[in-house]
Amino acid sequence: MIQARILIIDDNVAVLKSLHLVLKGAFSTVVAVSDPQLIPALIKEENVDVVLLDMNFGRGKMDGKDGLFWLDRIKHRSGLDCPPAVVLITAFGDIGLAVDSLKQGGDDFIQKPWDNTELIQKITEAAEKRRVAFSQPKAPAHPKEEDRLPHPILKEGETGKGNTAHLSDLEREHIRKVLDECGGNLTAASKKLGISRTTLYSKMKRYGLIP
Amino acid sequence: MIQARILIIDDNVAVLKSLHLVLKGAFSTVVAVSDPQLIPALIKEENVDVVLLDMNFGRGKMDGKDGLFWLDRIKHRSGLDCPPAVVLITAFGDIGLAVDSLKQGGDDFIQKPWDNTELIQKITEAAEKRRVAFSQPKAPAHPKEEDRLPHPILKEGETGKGNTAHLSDLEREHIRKVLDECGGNLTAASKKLGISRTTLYSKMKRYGLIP
DNA sequence: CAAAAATTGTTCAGAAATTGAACACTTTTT
DNA sequence: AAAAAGTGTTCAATTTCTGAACAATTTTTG
Repeated sequence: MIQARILIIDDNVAVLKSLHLVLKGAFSTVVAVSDPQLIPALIKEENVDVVLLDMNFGRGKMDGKDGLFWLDRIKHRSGLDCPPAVVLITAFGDIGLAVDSLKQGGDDFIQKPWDNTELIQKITEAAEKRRVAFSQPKAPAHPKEEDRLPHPILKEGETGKGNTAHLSDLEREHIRKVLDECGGNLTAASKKLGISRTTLYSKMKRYGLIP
Repeated sequence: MIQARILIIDDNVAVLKSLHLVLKGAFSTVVAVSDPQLIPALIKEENVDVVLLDMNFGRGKMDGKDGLFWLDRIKHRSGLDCPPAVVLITAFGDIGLAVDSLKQGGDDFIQKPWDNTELIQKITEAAEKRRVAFSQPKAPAHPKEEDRLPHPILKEGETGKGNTAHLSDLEREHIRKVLDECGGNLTAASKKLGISRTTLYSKMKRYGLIP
């Protein structure tokens, strides 16, 4: 059991629960919250070592802006002398997003579906890094106040869908990204994607990407 | 013309020339070398601002170890007080490689095929970052608004126009990754990918992934 | 503003890819 | 050593991809 205080932020309750289950077996204090708005208060009051932060919150937006926003809040606008380490987690392999995250102060980056061993290792490293950076002695004395997992709307039937790395998922995400890059220009996007415009169109229909 | 000394390292001469052609139009000094062994001597003698470093040297190896090796040489074992900024460049979106690169001191990460505007911008940023970090006298003089460092957050319409990977490239890379994860087990890999084993097999043939 | 150029939404038929099933082997587990 | 799982391959039905075409927008440009 590693002495560290972890805060998990993910609006998908199934994923949140899954992450919590994994981490509470490895770290002394693990708090899981689905509402990122609570981040500032929590890190101010709980001396969090590591925040595990999902990059994509609701509304179907998958561009990671939310994650970068909250990363900035934690790292640069928290008012803390020792802001927590932040490990970001996201569903699809957007390399630009990963690079931007780290350049803006993120400490590590994990993709779904995650490997539990790797997850624990990366969070441990992040906690250690923070301790070294701020020369903290050892575990913060705070008594255990653990398992404050608020189960707002927990549906057992919902399995963690985030663990799918199907080719079609990758395809859909990439198409969505390229469409965005092209400002919605199908002709340009199809060229970038290396497929015909007709095919792009039918894929968009299939994936529900028609605006 | 931006005052900065750029060193390009790429063993693919065609790519090297292409990069050189693009950058020499934007930076005052651009040196292109195909042999990474020359890196230590060059950065010692030439006061290089930015090294643009390919991650994959020869031998068909695509794991980026060479890039990380030379990154370490430049950043931690050069004996310089002010090591150059390092921008890494690689063929396909291995997010783990990108993350490792930045965690080990890389300043930015670019994928092929690159977008020239983005390339120049990122190298400019890296040069700027190095100047700021080491308080060098040479004031960069900011010729244009476009060359300024972007605001950390909320750079709205700017993020990555260069992520132009064809769908088939993405597919091939993902298949390769999943195959690796599955230890070469086609049946398992096909399930993870969400395609039939037959299809996976034919794709492997098409992409030259048959071991 | 209006002409020119580009893009869109759609259809069509041929080419190409995907699929599950089947089968004889080979490899791995138990 | 038997049982289970995986491999390489083929086959025919189904689905998807493709370039071409075309009228109706929308965007660019002079």
